Amino acid sequence: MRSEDIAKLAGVSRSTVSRVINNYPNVPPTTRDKVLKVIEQHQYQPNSYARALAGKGTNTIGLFVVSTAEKTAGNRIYQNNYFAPFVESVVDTANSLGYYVLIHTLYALEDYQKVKQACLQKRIDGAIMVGTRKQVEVIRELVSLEAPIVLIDYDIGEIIGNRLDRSNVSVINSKDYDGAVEAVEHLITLGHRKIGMINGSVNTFSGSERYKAYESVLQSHGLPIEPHYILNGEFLKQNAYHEVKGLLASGQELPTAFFTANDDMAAAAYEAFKEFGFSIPNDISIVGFDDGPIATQLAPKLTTVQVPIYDMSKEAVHKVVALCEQTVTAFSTVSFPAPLIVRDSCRQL
Amino acid sequence: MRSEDIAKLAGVSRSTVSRVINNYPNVPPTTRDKVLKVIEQHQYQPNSYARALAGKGTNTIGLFVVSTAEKTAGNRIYQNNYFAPFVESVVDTANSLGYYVLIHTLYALEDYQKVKQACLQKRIDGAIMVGTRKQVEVIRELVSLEAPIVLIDYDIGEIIGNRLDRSNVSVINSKDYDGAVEAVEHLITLGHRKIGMINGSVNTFSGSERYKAYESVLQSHGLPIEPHYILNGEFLKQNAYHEVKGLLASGQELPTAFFTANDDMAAAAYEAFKEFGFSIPNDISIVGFDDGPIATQLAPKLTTVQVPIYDMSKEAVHKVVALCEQTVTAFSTVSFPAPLIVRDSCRQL
DNA sequence: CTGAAAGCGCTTACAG
DNA sequence: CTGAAAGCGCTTACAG
Repeated sequence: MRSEDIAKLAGVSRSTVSRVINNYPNVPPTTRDKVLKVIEQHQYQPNSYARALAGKGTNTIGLFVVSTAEKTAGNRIYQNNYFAPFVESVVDTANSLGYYVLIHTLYALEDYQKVKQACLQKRIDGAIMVGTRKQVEVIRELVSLEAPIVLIDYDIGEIIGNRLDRSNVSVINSKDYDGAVEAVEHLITLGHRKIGMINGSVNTFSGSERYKAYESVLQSHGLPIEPHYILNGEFLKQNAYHEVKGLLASGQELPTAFFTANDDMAAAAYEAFKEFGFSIPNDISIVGFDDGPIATQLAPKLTTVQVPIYDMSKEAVHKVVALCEQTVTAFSTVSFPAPLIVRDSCRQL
Repeated sequence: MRSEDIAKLAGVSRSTVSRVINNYPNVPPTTRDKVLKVIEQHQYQPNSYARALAGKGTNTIGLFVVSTAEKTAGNRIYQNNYFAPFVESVVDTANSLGYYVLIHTLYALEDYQKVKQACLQKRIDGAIMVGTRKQVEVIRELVSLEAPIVLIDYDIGEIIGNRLDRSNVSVINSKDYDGAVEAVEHLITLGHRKIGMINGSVNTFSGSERYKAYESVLQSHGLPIEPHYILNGEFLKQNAYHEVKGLLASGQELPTAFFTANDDMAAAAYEAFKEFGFSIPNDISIVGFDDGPIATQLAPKLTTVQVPIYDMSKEAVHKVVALCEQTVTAFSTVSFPAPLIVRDSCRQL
């Protein structure tokens, strides 16, 4: 069923059919109704490709999620609990705005070509990227495509410093630095002096912010930064688990608390410590980051910094759509607060 | 940059450019290389819409995930831990096969129109649907569209009984009945006689299979089915939590074990029982279903039936793609085994 | 208010 | 081996 067929059945021309579909004002109600009826009857839907080709947008945005893990490994992106709410929220918001979403997972550096490809092939009107590593060159290339692109969790300083603050880009972050400061201060307030950290990926914006905050709070309190207190988890559960196990097995002196760069690694730490016979928070205090569903599923419930994923992803969608529809035509950036949620995983010393 | 431009730069016609792009055999290597070089230089990518319009497929499949929850509620689909691995796995598999995936979440009955729309608008070559409720009419309508469609978790009997086993459809399931039988038998072997169930959605295929198996095993062992032992969780954590709390508060006699229709509800049961001062598995044994990441995160680790989500979603993608590319042209169905994974949440009475 | 026609950027018989 | 041309199904000035 093509518009031509509808036109014939309704006794009008394709032009008129197109006009009613696109809600042009210059169609008298009777004509409109006549056409609409035929469309309804035959469940006609205009071919999206033809529309796109003829100049209408595609009404689809791309969602590119950068994996923290290798593709080959069993540990894929879904191991990051932020993946699900993120995707879900982006899809919902986009759908409610009349947009479809094309989703892609990025593992290796060369996968960024996929983003470029999707833009160049005009499959999408704009893109949202989450979890990008510090890779200005890649970003520069993408930005130069002129397609609307919103980056979630990316260093604004780097964007601006490299003159990448073009009118087709937007950056959405959470205030991870502040949240991390609050978390570590909380531990100090509870009397902790020996505070370790299970690190995320420092080549990630949020990862480095979280670490910098940790470092800075310790320093500002005159507390030493013990290298063996800093575990390299790379945001991955397995890594965190093995690192904690390793520390435990080494017999080295332990900190009394750990600030963990995400909830997943906190969960892994729970596991490792429990297997070692430690009880939380009696023998070790733990603070997470993300406040994903797992935070309240853990026993004891995890004290953690809340990243407002829903707000962020919603904002991201609204932003790309605005950019696509030319409602917004300037570089913009938003940073959402990331408050500490105190629960039961830390004790007063 | 259009194929015309490439053609000019390479000193050939659009036809030839198209031939090299589509890997036609009748292009001599020298011509091919010449064209390829220009394409490379200019990072040319053929407009996907024009290609699609001209007869090539769109190379994108639709992934429609039916939510267990209402859209308005805070409890959205991502609360189901199967969402993430599912989406992730479908996306990965599709991508590796050169397909893009359009993702959509379905909340209400009218959202099924979206599936139809996407097909009718030719946005997708085929669709995968997960979590569909028992709704033959909807399925019938979708199937009649002639677009390739693979249903995950749907009653094959219903499909066949309604002559919906058309050549454009395929059904992928896991053997939930067998898995559930194994789970309940395991409890009985451990000496349990008073076995409750936290039910999923019975209007879902897997939900009803899991329940039927429970019922049938109890009956076959001559054990009574106590109505107040059967809690209505609808696959949702909150519901399960409240149901358990309610049972606990009612002061009624408790079963010694619960078979739970998914891991999420098992986690909720853990929470409710723990808050009541119960210890697992000492005071109550619990078996889950899914074997999602949460199963091993819970303490004690959850004994649960494993649903091979990866295998299922991979198979689903391969199937739609085969259907799209006409490699397969007959109704087909696959059921994956769902074995019981024994861990630490059940005790010998 | 409405139709004929050009154009969007490809692919693919067809002819040579 | 290769080009000219028709066609895919729309939209949108343009003319009336």
